[in-house]
Amino acid sequence: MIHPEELLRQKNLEPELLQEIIRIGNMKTFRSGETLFSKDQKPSEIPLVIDGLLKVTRQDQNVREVFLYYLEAGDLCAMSLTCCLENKRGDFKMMAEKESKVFMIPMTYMDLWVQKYRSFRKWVFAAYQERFEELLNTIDSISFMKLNERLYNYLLDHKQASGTFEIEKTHEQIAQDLNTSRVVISRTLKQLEQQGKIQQFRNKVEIL
Amino acid sequence: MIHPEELLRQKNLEPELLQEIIRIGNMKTFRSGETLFSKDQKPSEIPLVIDGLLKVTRQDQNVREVFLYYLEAGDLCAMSLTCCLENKRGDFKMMAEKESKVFMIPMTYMDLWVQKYRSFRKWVFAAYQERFEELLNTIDSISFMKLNERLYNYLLDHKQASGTFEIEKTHEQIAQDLNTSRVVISRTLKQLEQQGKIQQFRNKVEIL
DNA sequence: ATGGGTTTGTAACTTTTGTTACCCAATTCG
DNA sequence: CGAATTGGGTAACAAAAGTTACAAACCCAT
Repeated sequence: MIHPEELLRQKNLEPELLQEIIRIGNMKTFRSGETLFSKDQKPSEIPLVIDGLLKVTRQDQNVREVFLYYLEAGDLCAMSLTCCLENKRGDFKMMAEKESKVFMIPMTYMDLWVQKYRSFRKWVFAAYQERFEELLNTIDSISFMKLNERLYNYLLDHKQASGTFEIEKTHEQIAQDLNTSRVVISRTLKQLEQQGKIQQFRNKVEIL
Repeated sequence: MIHPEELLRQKNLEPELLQEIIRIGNMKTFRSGETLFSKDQKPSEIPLVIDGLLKVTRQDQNVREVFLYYLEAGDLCAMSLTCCLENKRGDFKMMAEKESKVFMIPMTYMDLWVQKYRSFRKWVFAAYQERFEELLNTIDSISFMKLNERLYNYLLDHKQASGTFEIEKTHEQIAQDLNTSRVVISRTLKQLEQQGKIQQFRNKVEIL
């Protein structure tokens, strides 16, 4: 587990800002599977990920959802930020993919810090940039790629974010993230297995 | 044609900021179809739309593209902003959908204005919020909707942005925006016509 | 070990979307 | 005017993804 001060130190923040963050931030721990925000909530605090992995998905009016991106240690959530600033309800869901430690920062400080600290401005804008890129990647993969490629990308993405080659998910869960059905995922995973790209186990997929 | 000062006045900007924008901004006019940025360019100026309509699309490595959103009068382009700030190449294309007047604002002023003017911060963050929402809508429609619905939405979107019920586009052009083929669009438009939602003409679709 | 829940495999079929090929109508231009 | 270009209609077929239905394998608790 990374110590928050150490993590933040890597961001090259002004010392006062660092102190303020640590003073103000409210450290919370979420267990794997726990939900931070769900659709239609108005977030009033901005999560800053210290350790673990958060998954952000988009939900439609029904039950369907699509995976958008992961937030890792050091990430600010740009979407909560915009939501807060505009005082709008969010249209996304955020949950802990692993056990995660998160600094919750009350909205009130955001505008202040953006104004006051150059490093914070940079950080916030970088967060936007990254999120944009990930949304665009999502759009790319949904609209340009076939399901087999998309699925493989999804697996690689998970590997990248979590740092393991083993993805402990059922076909059903994967199907939800990609907004398709279990049967389709089973079929497509079998293809990938035959191509030697992955190996399957119960509740687990291993990337080769 | 709206006078830029009038448009900007509606934003409730600080008077000094208003003056600065007008002093610094470089007014350019783009004819319908002209390209402002294309993929892999590093934008060094931020466009502020004064009049007209800009279309932003995502392109993949090949020729394919997907429509993302329109920028209308009063809009700042959030994507150019992030690109500039991070000094990255853009992965999107922006072109004038109608004849458009755009204030080009050199990047250098952005950080300054964000720091200095509360109204500008609000404006910038609102721009992000809107763009996020539109990207999410795009994701929704690609991943949750069938093509007929998606096409109809696309038409409504165009109506909304341009203010006319008549969309002067060929089937081929529509197909490009939705990343599909002309034949498919022809087929789907016929369905919509039979359902009484639209009426077709040569080079034109009318929304009923 | 047995029974019930969960996870995965697989077949058969449908729907949706993409592709190819060819036609005709409208428009443009020499 | 007539040829060439562009836009659109349609059929027939192929590929991709979604659906239904059922069986087998596995896991856990009694």
